Formats: sequence, C-alpha cells, structure tokens
Amino acid sequence: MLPKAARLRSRADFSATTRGRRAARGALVVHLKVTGEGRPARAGFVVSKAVGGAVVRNRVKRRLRHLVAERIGAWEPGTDIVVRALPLAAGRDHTGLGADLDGALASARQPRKHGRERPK
RNA sequence: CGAGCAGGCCAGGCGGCCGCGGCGCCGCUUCGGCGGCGUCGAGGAACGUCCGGGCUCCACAGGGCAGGGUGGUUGUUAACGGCAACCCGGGGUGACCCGCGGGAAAGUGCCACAGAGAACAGACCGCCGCGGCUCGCGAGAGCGCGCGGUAAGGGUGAAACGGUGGUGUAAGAGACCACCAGCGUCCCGGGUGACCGGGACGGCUCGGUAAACCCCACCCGGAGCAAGGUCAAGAGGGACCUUCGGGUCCUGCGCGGAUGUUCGAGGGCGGCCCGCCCGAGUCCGCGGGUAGACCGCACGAGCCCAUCGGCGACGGUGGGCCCAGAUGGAUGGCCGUCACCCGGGGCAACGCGGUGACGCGCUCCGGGGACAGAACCCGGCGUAUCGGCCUGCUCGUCCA
RNA sequence: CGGGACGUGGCGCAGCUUGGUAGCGCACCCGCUUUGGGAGCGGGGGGUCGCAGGUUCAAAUCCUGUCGUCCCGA
Repeated sequence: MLPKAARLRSRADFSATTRGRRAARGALVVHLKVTGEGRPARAGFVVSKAVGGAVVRNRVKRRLRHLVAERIGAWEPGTDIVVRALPLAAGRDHTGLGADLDGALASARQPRKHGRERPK
C-alpha cells in the first residue's frame, strides 16, 4: 500500500490538485498536477457516500491504493494526483479498476488540444 | 424416518508474492525521520442510535406548578424500558409461543353506519287486556283503528342491560325458585408476592374505550470526548532597534451601535412563578485571525478456566491472561490449493443396490461463500445475515 | 454527537388535530364543440395511504418497531 508520506492529507492539497488537469475513464475520474517540487509523488482518493456503504467504500479505496502504489515509482517527482471513484466503481474488480486508472492517467498526461474537433 | 419446538456455537482453513498502522528493542541520523528484528491489529452484530450507566465540565437553596418516562409479582444488576422465574389472559394435539398486563362503582369525552332503541336505553313488528268498528243466527273471527300492559320472540349491529329450566301471569318480566357464569363484602387454607383453592352472605347483573383526556404508584439535574485540559500559533495596538527587507519585548482581535453598573444589565439554580445566589458586562452588525500538537485514550461493571451458592437471570472465591487505537482515517491487495453448498453433463474406470433403464458414492465443467468496518468506553434492545454444527424436548408413523 | 420534518393514484399536494365517506389540481381515456388541432364543456378509470405488528367493533389517522429521503445545529 501507500505509506503515509505518499498520500495527500489536507484539504489544501486536495483543492490544489483538483484544479489541475482532469480526465475520466470508466468508473474513475483522475486529477493530475505536476508541481515541479523535488519531493516524491503523492496521491489522494475521494470515494463518496454515493458509491456504497462503509465496507464498499473501504474496499474501493484499498484497491485504488494498491493500484497506485504499483505505479507511483515511475512518476516524476512533485506529481500529485487525486482519484475520484464514481458509483460504478462499487461493482468493478481489481483488473477493471486498473484499466480505468491507466486509461485516465494516459489521457490526463496528453497535452490538451484547444477547441474540439468538429465532426464532418 | 418425517414434521416441529427451545437453547447454544461457528463466521472457511492452509500456502506464496507484495503492502499498511500501533507498541517495544537495536542501529543510523542533516533531529524532519530512515532501516532491521519482535509483537499485536475489526464484529456478532463493530450497524441502527431505541434505552441504561461509567467518565468529564457546569450547577447544587428551597417551595409551588407544569413536563418526560415506566406500568402483573418477586428477583437480578452499577443501572435500565433489559434479563430470569412465577402469576393472569390468549393461541397450539404437544414441546412451547404471544401480551405497553395498574385504575372505567373519582370525574369528563367518544361509540359512525344500520337499527324502534346505544348507556341510569328502547315499543317498529309481534304478544296480551279493554274499548270502537265490520262480518256472522251464534261460539267467535277480522282490522293500515284508539288507550294501556309487556323486553319471552323477530330483525339491526362490534356491542341490545346475565344463561338454562321451572313457578307465575291476561301476556310477560330475577317478580319468585333451582343450577350455572360474573361482581362485591367477610371468613378459612396455601404462597414473600402477583394470585390460587374452598365456604358464607348480599343486591340480583353494575357495557366498551385510558396505544382519549385523566387518576394512582414509582423513577428522572443539564450537557456531551468537537466533553474537558495543557502547550503552540495568530490578526490588531504599544515600546525599542534597524542595513528600511524586518527583528525583539509587552499586551492580546479591531471598528460602529444598543443597553447597564447598588434606580442594577446579564447569568445560574433543567422549564415557569416566588425566592435565593453571583455580579460588570451583555447583545447586534461589519471587518479580520486561527483550523496545529499532546493528554483524555485503551487494565476494563475486562476475558478464560475451575469451584461454590441459586430453578434461573446472576453472584462469591481461587488461578491464569493483557487483547485494535486510526485521524483524507491502518487492520489489506493479487494468486494458488483443500474442504463446503448449488446447477448441469458422464457411466470411460472403481464400489454398492437393481434383470435392466438407472440411482447413490464417484468423476468432469460452471457458479456461489452472506450481513457488514472500531472512532471515549461498557450493559442491553432492535434490525441485517449465504450457509453449517451441537444439545435437549414434542407430535405422528413403522419395527423390536 | 445532538435535534427535526416527510413518505397518500403517473407527478405535486390535502385529509391525521377530534379514528368510521380517501379528496383537489395537472396528466390519462371517452363524448360534445371545430374543416382538423389546441383551448373549453360534460362524463369516466386509476390509490397495498413506505413496510411489519399491536390497541379498537373499526386505523391513512392512535401506539411500537423498522426502511428510505431530506433539513438544521455543534
């Protein structure tokens, strides 16, 4: 799992990260912000009451923490992410959540294109 | 063997890889932490928050009136609205189960519709007597008739002012009698008690509803671990120093308005009134600051075993054990395997039964494993829960 | 942690205080009106009163438990 130092633990950290880039995939929404500071990367999780009861919420959180822990070493220092779980995440298994997380991260890392591509 | 009743228990096991939090020891450290080893790490409901207590702070001067809760008895307990045993009423063939189970002759209210009449009741039909009229020779019969008697019968209703049989009567009626049911008073016996059993007498019968108001008995200070405490930080103001960035010390939000200081604001004594006490601030608006750490906080009405008392809830004694403490919130993630349950396929092999189809064990495949996450602690209650196990008991059927 | 409100046809609400008939608006169906539609007029259908138990002759209403939703204070 993630040690304490690698987790976002205050309201201020969460707000700062949430104002960064955002991407959604499947049951997850990921906020990403590269601060450029020299400390290790950190992650935070938001699982609201809409996802389920305490048992379901804890299970989702624990799975996400493990998934992030497997990936966090590869990120550049100073990166903060916030992973928010949608109600769909309650029925998602480990593999499914991993796919959602990777997809959302890849999408968030891509530089945002200005304007939308209009369909022909 | 089949139905069923009651009580209790479990909450998958093992292994691999990768992790998280607390505590202890050791080592390193730039004093922020890091590493290693050891050890501990969710529940029977941790849940809902329906009760009761511990603990902490506030208050303690009482009186009256309101308010809330409980409601068979006796126990049990720190306490309870819990639990145990028993009593009463109801249900079941039975084991057993269910009951907010005080008072309706203290008072008030309500009882729709139907029905003649619904609470110190009521003559619609019927029944009976007298009178009237009609018919008939007459005995008598009849009536959309009048006056009176009558609560036995009909019908309505949840409920119609005791039941059955007789005496009696014009017809009837507890008007009277016998038995039965119920009520009240007294006596005897049993029980700590609720109450039970028996007897005598009485008037003969007095509806339901208090989960309607109410009456009676008993109980009840207010808040809540964001309780409460220690420390740090802080905006503004003042003084001093200054290299004009700031630093040190003291005090500790600033501004405006209302009201008040023995002619007393405001607060406290759970609410109101009286009374008493403390007493110089209190309230409103605008603007600003803080949002940290530690203690409380894990030895407790604690758990396990034995034994004694008690029908039991429970209590006494002795021995052993230390058993979660997070704070964007740890106690896990992934995989394998073995047992368990469900569904489907197969007899190719083995075992049992059957002539056999096949069934069971077996084997192959697929699926399932619930309800649910500590947040100051404890005792209960209530609710959710895939399934499995144990003990005692009841009824039915068959065999000996 | 403490306190409060609500649940009634498809939707939004009354009725609960003082227990006996569940009502209103929109929507739906049928008819009239119109060339047709809308509007209007007339008629009609539709409700386990969140769930379970209890009190009562009788419960949407009273009591207890339970489920869900929402709000307020610290």
